[in-house]
Amino acid sequence: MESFYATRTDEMLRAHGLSRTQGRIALLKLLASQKAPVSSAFLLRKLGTSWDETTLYRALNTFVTYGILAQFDFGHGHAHYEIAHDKPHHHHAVCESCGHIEDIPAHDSPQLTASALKAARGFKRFTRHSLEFYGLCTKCT
Amino acid sequence: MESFYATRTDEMLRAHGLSRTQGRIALLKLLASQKAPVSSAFLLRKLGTSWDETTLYRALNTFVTYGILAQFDFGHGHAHYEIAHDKPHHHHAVCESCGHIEDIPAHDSPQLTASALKAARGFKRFTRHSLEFYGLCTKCT
DNA sequence: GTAATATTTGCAAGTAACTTGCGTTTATTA
DNA sequence: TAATAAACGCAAGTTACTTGCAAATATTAC
Ligand SMILES: [Mn+2]
Ligand SMILES: [Mn+2]
Ligand SMILES: [Zn+2]
Ligand SMILES: [Zn+2]
Repeated sequence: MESFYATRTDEMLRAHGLSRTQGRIALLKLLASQKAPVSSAFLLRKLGTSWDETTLYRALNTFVTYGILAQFDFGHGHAHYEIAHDKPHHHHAVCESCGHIEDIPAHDSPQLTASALKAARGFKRFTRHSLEFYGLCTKCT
Repeated sequence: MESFYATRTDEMLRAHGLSRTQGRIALLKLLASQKAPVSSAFLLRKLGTSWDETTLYRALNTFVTYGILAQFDFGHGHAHYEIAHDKPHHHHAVCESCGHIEDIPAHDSPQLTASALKAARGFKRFTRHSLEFYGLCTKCT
């Protein structure tokens, strides 16, 4: 019987008609096991030296395009990625000293977007938003 | 009598003991006249060809370090900058088609940060947050 | 105002994070 | 199982930004 991650990752690829290669499946499994967004350098380290950097970037970009992954920028000079497929909307906390990142379940009231929309003259609706909190984590305080 | 921008920009530099060079003053005046964050390419274009790219980046970095400027990333592959000195906290709306950026006066309740902090296990306080709304502007709809 | 000192600037070279081209391999479809 | 389409791996390229260092400019001390 297949593992939880195996079936889920398989489904992510199948849902968009993407080839289910060994590499892509391993990458999605690794991403699915993370608690917060990770960098391409982290992924490359975990996947092992056999992995090619270009292939990784190409897979990540494809997955972002199809909405399987979400991509974030926390001002570290490189992107972070996390599974978006079937994951509820949420925000992030980022430590400005050690770079530690934590998921925060979304506590948005619909008012948050509504009142922003009222204030934004040139916009009639928003499709998404991103909210990041910065500070020092307990280890770095 | 000096203009509004001239005295304000002068004060920004003076407050941090930074040299008030012609270039820096021109840069801050230009930034002070913008309604939303702008890219380094935009600044370079507006300042004219006489300006050196390295000097611009160095000035921008210095100003960000001292809190005179705030730096943002909207996923365009380059940073955006705006005056932070004496400017109240606010958020941004970004058009995913044309890149148009708009300031949104902050409508945060203190609860926004409070409830995020409660949910973030590894953090005792946040020093700042950034909230961006993405969608299509009225021109692009 | 002028000289001494500290800061900033401009140019050339360098770096990090990606991207592109193209021939080979692997997966999907018939 | 063969034909077709997609993904991979390597080398080379691009972009946004950084660093080193000598020359120019600004600040401070007299
Ligand atoms: Mn997350
Ligand atoms: Mn702004
Ligand atoms: Zn930390
Ligand atoms: Zn637009």
